[in-house]
This record gives sequence, structure tokens and C-alpha cells, in this order.
Amino acid sequence: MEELYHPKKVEQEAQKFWEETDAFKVDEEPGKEKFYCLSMFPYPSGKLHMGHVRNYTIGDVISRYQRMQGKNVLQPMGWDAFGLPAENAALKNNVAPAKWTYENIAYMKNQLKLLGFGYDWNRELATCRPEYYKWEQWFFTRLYEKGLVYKKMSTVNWDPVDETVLANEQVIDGKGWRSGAVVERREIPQWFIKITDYAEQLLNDLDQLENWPEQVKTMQRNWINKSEGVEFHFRLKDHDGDLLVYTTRPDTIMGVTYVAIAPQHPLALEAATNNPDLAKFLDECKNTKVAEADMATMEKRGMDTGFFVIHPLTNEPAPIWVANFVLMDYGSGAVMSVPGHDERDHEFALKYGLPVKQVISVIDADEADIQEKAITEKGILVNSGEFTGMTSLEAFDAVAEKLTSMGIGEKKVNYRLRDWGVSRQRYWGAPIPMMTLEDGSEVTVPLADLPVRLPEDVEMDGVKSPIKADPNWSKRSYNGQPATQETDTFDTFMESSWYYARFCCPNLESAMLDPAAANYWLPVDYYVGGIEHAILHLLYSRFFHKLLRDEGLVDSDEPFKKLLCQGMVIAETFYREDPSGKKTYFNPKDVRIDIDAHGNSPKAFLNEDGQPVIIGPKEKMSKSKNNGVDPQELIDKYGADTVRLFTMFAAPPEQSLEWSESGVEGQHRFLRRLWKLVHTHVEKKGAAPLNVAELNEAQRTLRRKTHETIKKMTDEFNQRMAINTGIAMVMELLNELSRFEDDSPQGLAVVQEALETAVLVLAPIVPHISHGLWRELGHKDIVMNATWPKLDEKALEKDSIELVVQVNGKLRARIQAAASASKDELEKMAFDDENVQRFMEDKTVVKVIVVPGKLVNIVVK
RNA sequence: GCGAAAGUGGCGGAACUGGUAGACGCGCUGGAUUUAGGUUCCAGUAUCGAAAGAUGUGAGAGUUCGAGUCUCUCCUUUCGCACCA
Repeated sequence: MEELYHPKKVEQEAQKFWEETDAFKVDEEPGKEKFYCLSMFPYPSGKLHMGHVRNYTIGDVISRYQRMQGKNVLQPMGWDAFGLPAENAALKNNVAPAKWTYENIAYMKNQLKLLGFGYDWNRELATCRPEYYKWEQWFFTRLYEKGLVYKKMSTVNWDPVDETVLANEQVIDGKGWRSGAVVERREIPQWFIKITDYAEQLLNDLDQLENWPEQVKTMQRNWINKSEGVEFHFRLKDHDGDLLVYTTRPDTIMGVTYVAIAPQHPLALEAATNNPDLAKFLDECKNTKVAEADMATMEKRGMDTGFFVIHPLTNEPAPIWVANFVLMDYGSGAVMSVPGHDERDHEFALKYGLPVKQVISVIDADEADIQEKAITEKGILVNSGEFTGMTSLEAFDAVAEKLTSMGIGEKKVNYRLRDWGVSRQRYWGAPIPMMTLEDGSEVTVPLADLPVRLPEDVEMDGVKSPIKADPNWSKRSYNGQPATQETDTFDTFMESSWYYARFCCPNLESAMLDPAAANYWLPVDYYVGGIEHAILHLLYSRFFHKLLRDEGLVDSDEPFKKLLCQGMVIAETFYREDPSGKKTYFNPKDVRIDIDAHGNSPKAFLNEDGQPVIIGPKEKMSKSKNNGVDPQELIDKYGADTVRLFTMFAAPPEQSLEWSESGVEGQHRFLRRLWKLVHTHVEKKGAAPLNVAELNEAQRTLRRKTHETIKKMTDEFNQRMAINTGIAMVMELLNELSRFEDDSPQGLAVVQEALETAVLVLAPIVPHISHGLWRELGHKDIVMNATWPKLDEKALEKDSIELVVQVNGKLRARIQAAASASKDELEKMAFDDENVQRFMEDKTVVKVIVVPGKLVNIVVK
């Protein structure tokens, strides 16, 4: 055995072994317990960043642990290969998005191998391949046939100069990122999938997901946001037609003093035809981004349309206002406004001098002036005619019944969740398999003509999608008739919504899924990925799984049994500010940090010129803050095991992880110590078979630590996944090992057990060094297939325990007591302690609390 | 604005069920080894204090024999908000 740890050599050997034996290839083995561990697949952006490294390390650690539990573990990897960045890169580097994407995939795949992740590469897939999106297109046509797909007008960000649709990300301060033109809202026809048909299931089935973080389930519930309310029609005054509104507070209907409609509402447009001021206002309302956050934070503005509704219960007229915060896409694009009992309505009414009317009174509460502040709580109805005196709850039903009996309304369940718009006007995505015939009707592309292929060898002009620019591309025929192929492509969330299922049979040519394979592996047992996907990706995937189920392709309700959301990777930022306030950021590797003799007051200097730079807050690694660290450099310098160990040790998986070069060095040091301890031990030879009955106290103490470590690691893997605390325990074990000097046969036997334990419990985390050390410790089998160490409960037993004695809750003494000591004995020992007596002098004992195994608290007065 | 989290030494974090606050690692200080730097090893390291002890988990209140942990109010930071993935 080599005396020193050479990570490069160790890692190459292990990786060569895995490669040559195709060690991670798996197949369905009925009868053997399966475990499907999936990490969210990456967008092939160029090279791996630390966020990927963290995500995939966590996934690999779980997979390898489960493998050591004897399970048939599937861990696949693929590429979420469609998306906007490829188009941007194409423009910047003058290379086709396909070529750029495939090159990135090749490079990143090699990086994943260097990190030692145990993927079954036979199952690799890329979503931009026709073999993959063919089945997505087919599935979409099936949904169309089932009536789950429809087309409607929908709002987008429109760049009037480039004449193109922009993603929210491409709108900066209300302007197009390339043209600089002020972006407008514009309505265009787009394809939608009826996710709202599944809203109830998506909500209810969250209860099945016992092993999902509660916060994610709450976020999804709030996103779907089921509400019960009343939908009803207002008659218009001196005008044909009516106005449909939905409210969750029918009890406040008598407080309606105006009605607000969206700027795109037909009534608004009609009112504007002979009202230039209103037309101008509607025009200004176009200049907001589509994003809800922007809508919610902008200044609330409105204008009177001059139209009135007739209140259905009072027959009084109420004005119709256009309000920039009412969404046309959501509900009916109109809301009844009750300024007395809704904060936003109150603010709006005050701003425009609209009346505020109180119709709810809160019991047992000091009511501020209704003109000052809205009362949003439920209570007792006042000033409400026949409903006066009812509770809000009673009034809800009474008002609903009244409107129903009048034939103008009914109770209705509503969801905030909106149907999924899947059309994108971009090139680098899967073409939508729909065609338009000459008579304007829409038809699906038949299976025989699928896939609708996206040409890969194209020139990008940065404005128009190549398939839209080429008039020939969309010319098709359908049953002999000329047809026009849809040139929009799918939202990339489509591809990422079912890749987990395709991994069960990635090379199947005859169908989307093979139900036998899919039902063997699915649902995914453990899904690992970023918290930023808590709502959209995870909701769409859950939806897709139910669609697959209803198509008969899978037989489960939910795709992911257990979910782990890992935190971000953050790093310090360093910058200089010029007089105009513009910040220039410097990468941590170009900055030197000085600290004073106590390790405090850090000051940073740029290596290049030796001059100071400002230390900014710790932020998520990003290009804009220039605080990214290239994992490749770390692998080259320290080896993959060190990088993996650091990412698992520096923080628990759910928390953000702060990158620190010296922290990485510390983990490297730990691996060197481990290597050295094994080396020293192996050189000694002469360990006898362990005989537990023969051990002396020191040997028993070391062995207890060994088994505490097994217990700790096993618990962490099975429950909390706070692997950082498990690693800390292995460090403690190694610290005890280096203090333990006993070359007797049983001494060496205890050391052998301790070292084997350390290697085994670390094997999922640092698989390369473990692969080598396991052999050095005399084993013929391969550590990745070894059995997880077994806990000996007897080894944990202790003869005596330390207890704490408190007086009035403050720590005053520590006592050693037999593990079997009774409460009375413990109490007596506590009272006998000198220091305890000192604090009890001249005082009366009020109460004594004894918690066996923990403490004695004496309460005195 | 709405929804979800988080705040503990110089730093990352630990304290899992209300019961010893600061495990483990980094950094720093002192010492040993080394020609030196580095490496390695040993000891110390929340704050104030000579000590006894007192104080201490974002701020403020509350429940309790006992609160980092539970409740309320507030502050700050992070994530998501439907066309970034």
C-alpha cells in the first residue's frame, strides 16, 4: 500500500473499474427490491457549476447508500436540452443551437464521470432528440383528441421593434433586452392544456406525499388555491349585455360601490372608442410586463369608463372602472369592488374618491374608521337590508341562494391555478404537432408523420425563429389537402415533465413507455433538486403523471415518492464601485484576504494590483456577481472525493452551502488522515478475529464509538439526510482512533473494525478512496456492493452516565451516576453536591424535577 | 404585493422529542517536528471577568421548573410568482 494519498491515481483506478464492468447498469429484476433515485437533469449550459455538483453528489450518495442496502438501484442521467440559452449562444458565437448543445453535453458528461457519479449511461437521453420529442408530440395529439387541449388568445411580452415575443427574462426595466424598445402586452393565439381539469386531484393527492417537505406542499396548495365563492352577472345600465364577476365574499355584496375591469376587457375597449383619455390610459396599461410580480407591485391606477352596472339586490347603479391590476387572463376579467372590506379596493377607492360603505361589523373588536382602513375580517352584516344581522357565514349562503333564485348567479368553486400555456414562439424547442387546413380548422399530425422534426442545421438572426422564417418548412399536406404546420414550439417544461418516466425505457422505439418497465421502476423513490422548482416543474410533472396514468401507461398516481430540495451554493462577492455607482465584481480566486491576529476584520485585495476591494454579501454563485467557482479546477487540484466530501459536510442538503477554499482543504486533510490511519494499521498486520467478550475498557470505548457512528450514519440516511452531522461523527471516530494506541491482537481487531466502519459509511460519499481502502483492508469484494455495516446495540451500552444538576434552571454541577440509578438516588446525589448546596443556602426547595439520563433541576425560593 | 422559508462564536454549522448552547470543520493563538516555507502533531479558542461568576441563539413580549426550540408582534435576508431552467 502506498504511504501517501494520491487522489488522481486512486480515482482513475476506481473509475476505470466502474467503466469496464459497466457497474451501474441495471435491469428490471422482479423479486428484488428496486430503488429509483433521480436528480433533476441539467440544462447543458456549457460546463458544470457548483449547483450541479451539489445536486448530483446528494443523489449519488443516496443511490450508493441504497445499493449497499442490497437494492436494485436505478440512477439515470440525461439532458434538458431545449431552451433559450442555446439560441443566445448561437447568436453570440455564430454556431447552431444544436451543435452548441451537443458539444456542451459531451463536455459535461465527461465532467460527471470525473466526479464518479454512478449513472447507468445506457439510459442517457437528451430531450432535443427526435426519438424523445416524437413521443411528447404524440402524447399531445392524444390529449387533443381527449379534449384536454385548446387554443385561446393569451398575453405575451411584445417587442415592437424586433417584432418578436420576449420571455420575462428578456424584459429589463420594461424594455426589450436587444432592441431597447418599450415592451407591450399583446394578445396572440396560443395552445393550452387543461391542467385546471386536474386541479382537484393535484390538490388532494398532495396528502399522499408523506415524504415531501411540508413547505413545498403548502406552496403547491397555495398556488392551486381552491376557493369557494359565487359567480354572478351584473346587468348593465342603458347598455346591452351583462358583466360576469366571481367573488369569494358574497357576504359583502351590499358593500359594492363600483366594479373594476381589466384594460383588455371588451367593455373597456368599447368605452375607449369615443373617449381619447381612456384610450390613452388603456394604451399605457400595455406597458407592463406580463409577470405577476410586476403587476402586483406597480402603482394601482384606474379610470372611469362612464358605464354603470345595476346592483342586482339594490338596483342602484355602480360605476364601471378600468383598473390596471385586474387580469384579463384570470377569471372573467372583472371583479366587484367592496372598498369597505378589501384592502386593494379601499386603496383604489380612496385614490379616486369612490364611496366606501361598511356592511360588516367585527364582534368584540375596536373598529377603526371604515374610511381609514378596510375591515377584512368576517363578522356580522350591517347596512345590508334583508341580510343585516347574519354572520358572514350565513350571509354567504343566503346571498348565493338569492342570486341563484334570481337566475343570475350560483355558487362556484374556483382555482387560482390557470391552464398551462405551452406555446412558445421560439426555435429551439419541440415543434407543436398541429396543422391548420385551408378552411382554418386545426388537425393533429398523425402518428405516422411524427416526429415533426426541428431542423438542426440553421442560421439564427436573433429575431425570428428559423422555422418561422423559412416559408417552406411549414408546408405540409393532410389527407391530400394542403396544410400549414404550426411553427410555435413547446414550453420546455413539457420535456422535463415526463423524462423521469422515459428513463425506464429510454430506447423504446415503438411507444412512449413500456408499461411493464415503467411500473417496475415508478414511482421515483427519491427525487433531488433545487427548491426553485418547488412549484412549476413539480406541479407540471405531477400533472403529466396523472395524464400518463389516464392513458394507461403507468399505474401510479404520483411520480415522486420522496422529495429533497437542496439549497443554493453561495459565495462571497468582491467588488469596486466607480463614482457613478457602477459595480465591477471580481472572482474570489483573484482576491487575497487579510485578517488580523485574532482571525477577525477581513480585508480584501485584488491580486492583480494589490489594491483593496469591497467585500459584498454572500450570494448565489452567478455570472453577474462573478463569484462562481469552477468545479473542474477543484477536481484537478484536490480530486473528486474531496469536492464530494466538502459539499456533503459544509451544510445539510436543504440549506444553502457556502463555498470556502479553506473548508475544501480541511476535507482534503481529513481524507489524507484516513488514508494514513489505514496505512499505519495495515502495515502492522496481526489483527485477531474480534472477540467482544475479551475487550478491556479502552477497547470497549473505541468500539462504542464505532457503533455510535454506524447508528448515526444509518439514522441520517434513513431519516433526516443531515449527512454533515454523520461525517462529523466519523471525524470524531478518527480522532479517537489516532489517540488509541494498543497493538495487542484485540486492540488491532477493534481498530480494524473501526477503520472498516469508517470506509463503509463513507463509501457513498467518497467512493473512490473507499474503493481503494476497502481492498487494502483485506477485502476481495467491491466496496460499492458491500453490505452496510450492522449495528451491535450491545456495543452502545454504558455503565455510567453524566447528569447535569441545575438550581432554578442554571447549571451548577455535573454528577456521574450508574445507568440504572433510580430517581430518588439521582435526587440524593444532586442534593449532596457541594456546589449545589452553596446555591441552595437559606432557601426553600419548592420542587425537584428529575429527568433520568439527562438532569436534575432543583427549584428554590 | 402575494406565497414559502431562514436568522446561533471571527466563519460554515451542531444541539433530532422543551432539558448541559457552540459537536465537527475552517480560521486564529501558543508549542513541538522541519534548514526555511509548507506538511504533520499537541494544547487553547462565545463574550466580560484574576477568579467566583455573570451574560449570550435578529429585536421585543409571552407560556414554562426550564425556551435556540412553543405562541404573538416586528426587523432583515433568501426562494417562487405561470415565457430562465
